[in-house]
Amino acid sequence: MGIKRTRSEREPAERLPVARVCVDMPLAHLDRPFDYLVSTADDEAAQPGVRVKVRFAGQQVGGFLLARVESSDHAGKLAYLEKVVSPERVLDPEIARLARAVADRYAGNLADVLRLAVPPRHARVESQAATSPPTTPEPTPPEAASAPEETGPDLTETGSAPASEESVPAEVGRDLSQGGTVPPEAEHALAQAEVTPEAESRPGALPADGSRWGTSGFQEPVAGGWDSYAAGPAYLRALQDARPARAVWSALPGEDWPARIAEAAAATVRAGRGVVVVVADARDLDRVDRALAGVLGEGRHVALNAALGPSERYRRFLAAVRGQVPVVVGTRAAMWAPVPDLGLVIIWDDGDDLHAEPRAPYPHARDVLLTRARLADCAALVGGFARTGEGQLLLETGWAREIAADRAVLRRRSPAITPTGDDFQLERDSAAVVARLPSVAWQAAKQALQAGAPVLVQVPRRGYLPSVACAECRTPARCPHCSGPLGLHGARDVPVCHWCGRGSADYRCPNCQERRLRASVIGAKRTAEELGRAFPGFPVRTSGREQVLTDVPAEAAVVVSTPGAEPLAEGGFGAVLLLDTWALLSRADLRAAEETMRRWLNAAALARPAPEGGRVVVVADGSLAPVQALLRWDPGWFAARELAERRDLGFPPAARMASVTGQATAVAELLSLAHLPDGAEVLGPVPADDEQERMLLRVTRSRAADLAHALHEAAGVRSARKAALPVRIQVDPADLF
DNA sequence: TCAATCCGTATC
DNA sequence: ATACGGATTGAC
Repeated sequence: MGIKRTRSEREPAERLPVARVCVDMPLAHLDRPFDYLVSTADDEAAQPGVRVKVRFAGQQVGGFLLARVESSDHAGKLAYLEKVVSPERVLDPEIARLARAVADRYAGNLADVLRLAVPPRHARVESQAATSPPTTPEPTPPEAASAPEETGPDLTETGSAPASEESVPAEVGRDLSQGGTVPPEAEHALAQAEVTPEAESRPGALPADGSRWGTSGFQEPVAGGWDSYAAGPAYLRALQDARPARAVWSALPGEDWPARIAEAAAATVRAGRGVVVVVADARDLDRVDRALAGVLGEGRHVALNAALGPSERYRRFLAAVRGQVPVVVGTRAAMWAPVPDLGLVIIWDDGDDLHAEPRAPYPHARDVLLTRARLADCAALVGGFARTGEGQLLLETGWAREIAADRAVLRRRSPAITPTGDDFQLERDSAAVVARLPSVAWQAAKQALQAGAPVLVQVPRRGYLPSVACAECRTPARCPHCSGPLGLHGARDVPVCHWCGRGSADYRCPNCQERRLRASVIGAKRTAEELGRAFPGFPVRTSGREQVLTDVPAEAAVVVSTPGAEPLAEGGFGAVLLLDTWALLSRADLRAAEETMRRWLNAAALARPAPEGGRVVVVADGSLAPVQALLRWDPGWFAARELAERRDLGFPPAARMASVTGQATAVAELLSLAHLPDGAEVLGPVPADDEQERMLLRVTRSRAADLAHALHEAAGVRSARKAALPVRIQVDPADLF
């Protein structure tokens, strides 16, 4: 009764009649594959990775076909796939595995991750760009050995493959009974202490000095600019030999890092393998894009940018997923880009907060790429002028090796860097006083300008969190119980912890015993006019959020910039001034010091080397650790120190933390449902925005997967109950203040 | 004893 | 959201 005649004629496909589907339904308790029958009509198109429509709980919903299998464990009747949206296999098997691992790590749903990983379909583009690459058609590169036609190992020929296990596709779901390919407790790369075979650094074989300059035309094709680094040539050799070499790279000041990235990519492509490069913003992307074009030639890479329209974005994505380009570079979302036979992942400036995805489950590009490298057993390169605590951990666990220059090379390439306190009251020159510039800074700038060189002035952005620091030594005040940051919530007398909510009435600075606290300064933006008055006759330009300068000519000019918006100067800046540093250093954020260091190094790296007159002046006390690290240009030392401190305090990445945010009752419900791993610390609650509250959870790194699993399970119970109040779960939240 | 209705739960 | 199953209720 009630059978629709049109449907009744469908018959299941002869071979692998069952499709395992991830339905686009981001509810925690539905985070598993569902099985559907494939009709004979859909048999050919229904390949792993295609978009499908299915009937799910009476509704028509989208989904991705994860795998074709012989039979289902489902006890009830299977429905048919409603239709295959398009035969385009937009979900690469490698990405499907990655997405599952990322969802697990971040206590999120596969459906949510796939929304991030696969761009929306654009039907018109699909038919237009039938087979040609996006730019110049050059389908068969001369050197690249990898076959571009097929990206995945499985089910290329569902219908015609011999009846053997060979044709059984990779299992992508988390169905444990099926022995999924992703171990459910797979820990993130950062936790793995395992040392993989990688580039042997043979110091004896390396040029001991900077002789590269004289031999540029005749040097080995491999090393390029990498021979300035002790392990550089060995690393490139490893890439060219398709070995899974993993490195944390501290770039030299003034380094043309996009060129180095392009060289690393080219070496990998020469080995016949693909490369994914992720940078923080559009400007960095442009630079790498150009460098890659120069090294690889036309049509060998695509740039994925958030600013692209949906059709162009999909067009370029299609080129990648179809295996037409071996190299993809882009901002955050490019971390999901499929390339044939991945050989290398690169992230530049991994401390930039733009690398943190703001949509659930809030994955970080560095972690996604490192997970990707682990799953694909390929090479990885984490590069920057600065080094994060996470980067340092990769080195200390032996998961990655360091690529850094010898001190001698560093000395030749570094600008002269000097600290200066607030000494401007001693200065008699009224111009310096007007600009509130310490005299050393003013003089450095003046000299550079008179020599016809541009000067960069970095000033912090406004708007940091109201928190407190020691009134005497300005050490940020931390909670004696949990080491969270103290703040003053309205009531001015008792500082309260931002994490555990406990008041610390009898707080004493651990550094100097001082009892008094002061509010951390809100970074007030120095106006360009002020500086203009200090340097009459020289043009003053600004670069900031609203309007970002890309580059400036090698002419005398003052460039005022907020961190991250600094333009490149042709030939380098004659002087770089780092101002208002207290606002950065005394921020409450866990990463305040690291972030300050990163901003300083990124700006200082734009100065000319000292032999060419380049100077950097940082307006801060020379005894502070970040200042010390800057003076010596030693991001490694600083990161090691930072990581050690975080170990002591129980902060990420030394420990794993998660936050649970929502209305108090909802948060309490979730936590009551969660079977937290042994030894889990529960901190809070603390008030959050919108009448909500936030709890923090902390476990050792070895329990990290258990914590994520427990939170996801608990969220599953809530969503099965149709709990109305939403709760946000963040693993390693970006804003751990 | 049976049908109409309600409620909880799974969603293939 | 919707669809289904089991429990519940009320009328014969």
